[in-house]
Amino acid sequence: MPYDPSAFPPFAVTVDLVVLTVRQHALCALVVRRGELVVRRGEQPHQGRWALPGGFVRGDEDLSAAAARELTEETGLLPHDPTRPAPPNAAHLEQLATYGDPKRDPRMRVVSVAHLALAPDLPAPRAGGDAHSARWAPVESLLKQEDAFGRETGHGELLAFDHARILADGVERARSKIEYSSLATAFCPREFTVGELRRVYEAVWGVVLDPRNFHRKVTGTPGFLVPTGGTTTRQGGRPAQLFRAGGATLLNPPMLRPEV
Amino acid sequence: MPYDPSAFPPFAVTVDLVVLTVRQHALCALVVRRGELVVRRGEQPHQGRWALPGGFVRGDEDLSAAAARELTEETGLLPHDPTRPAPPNAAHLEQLATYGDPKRDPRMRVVSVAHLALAPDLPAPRAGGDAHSARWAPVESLLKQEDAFGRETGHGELLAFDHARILADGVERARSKIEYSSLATAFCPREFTVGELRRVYEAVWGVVLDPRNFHRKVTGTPGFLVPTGGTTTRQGGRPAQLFRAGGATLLNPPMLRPEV
DNA sequence: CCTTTTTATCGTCAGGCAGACGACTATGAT
DNA sequence: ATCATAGTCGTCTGCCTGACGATAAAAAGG
Repeated sequence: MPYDPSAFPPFAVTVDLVVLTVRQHALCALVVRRGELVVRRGEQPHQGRWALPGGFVRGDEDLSAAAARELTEETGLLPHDPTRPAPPNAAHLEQLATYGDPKRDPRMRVVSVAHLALAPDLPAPRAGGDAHSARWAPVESLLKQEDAFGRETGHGELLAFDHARILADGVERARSKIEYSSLATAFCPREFTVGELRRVYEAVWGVVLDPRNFHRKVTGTPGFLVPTGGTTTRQGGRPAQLFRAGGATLLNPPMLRPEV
Repeated sequence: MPYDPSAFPPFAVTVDLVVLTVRQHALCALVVRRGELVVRRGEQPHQGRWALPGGFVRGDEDLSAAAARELTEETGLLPHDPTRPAPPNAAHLEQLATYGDPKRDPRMRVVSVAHLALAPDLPAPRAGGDAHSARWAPVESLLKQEDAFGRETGHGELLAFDHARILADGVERARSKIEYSSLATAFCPREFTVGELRRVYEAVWGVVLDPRNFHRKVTGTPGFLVPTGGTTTRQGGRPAQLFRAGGATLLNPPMLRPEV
């Protein structure tokens, strides 16, 4: 096919972010309120609804750069190259999937490249860009509002556009990836205890794990955890050893998620 | 941000396909020769190079529909919903990842949503669309031409654009997915033997597996294989039982890929 | 100060599964 | 008839996991 600008339709390309963290034993996602200002002019669909943070990819910007920029704008977090020492505000960032249903945005043809970010618990979400407010919401309450057929079941606020689907895909990715990789440490601060890591698994999977078997598994997997020497008692009870994430990224054999 | 068509740059969106099959004990990918016609007009980059099949997404077309259309145009294969009985020319099709480096196409800003297709061995590739010729090439020879830093090492033809990277990602996805899913059956015809399935694993992973342990594993995993009652001797030696793919999609516990 | 509660950590034991490998079976080829 | 080739069934051993007892070290409550 010869090069002809009229031979293909123009698209807008955006990045949307599924930013997950664990707060108070619950897996939470960052959601922002869709701009109220323009709502009054009636130009913005899904007015006042909660949505995943995101925005347009700039003309000279790679997709991962756009996702990193949005992440920093919304949270102050920096994406983290796992091969180098982690900065204080490190988060894991990876591409998730791309959503391009012709009707997903009523205004125009938009293709959204969704990314998944995993972050430790943060002080408070910071609104940025065109988001007027932002908050952490438990994914359970965000997702239980649709049944298996995508119909609303009326339990509360529904995410805008196809963001519920994107969030569900991101959560499923996180749930499966912590099985066979050391990614669960991305939810922890730089130094953490075995118990804190276990509570991450419990929150993400929504299960209860045996502390003794979990301790044996994670401390026995080479390269997963590196002891820092320190201890802490911030969880109450007997002081626990502090660890840092080791260099290993793939867990073999994997952590086993308990059966339903 | 109010709706303003000038507020975002226009992109072209394409789908590229990593179509994999197993032929003669080797994992092969479908590659097409980039249109020779326009080469003479000098408008086409990467003239005469081999590339992954693909094309523009149409204005009213979903991404998966565009990928399915390209797949059918190039191979005659039909994408296959695993919940329904397989048509004769069934192939597995899933989204792989999206590539949007601003410089990946020198002509313009193109974002490509790559898809992965797995197909049984076919008679002969059929050229379609703007591809003047097509062939199956062993992925080993397509990929060994770049070292770890993406530099050419001069062993032969190099794929156009960033297609070597896309192919490598697709191959890695296939290699890991046959571990924990029944996807390896997508490389087999509708009826196949345990030995044929084992040769799929051996070709995709590039290893040799113990026939006895493999047989025990796949026949002992509920829902993986369903015996059809027939037998075949097309591989020589003792006749082997014929099976069809069962309903199970996730293998638990997974097939274990031998260590390097 | 002593007891209770909480969390962390070490040990033991039985069952399941995978790797190594022996043995036997049923075809076609020579 | 013998051989080569592939398929199928068993056995054994070691490793890992799940279940769960026991001990350790702190905070909280009396």
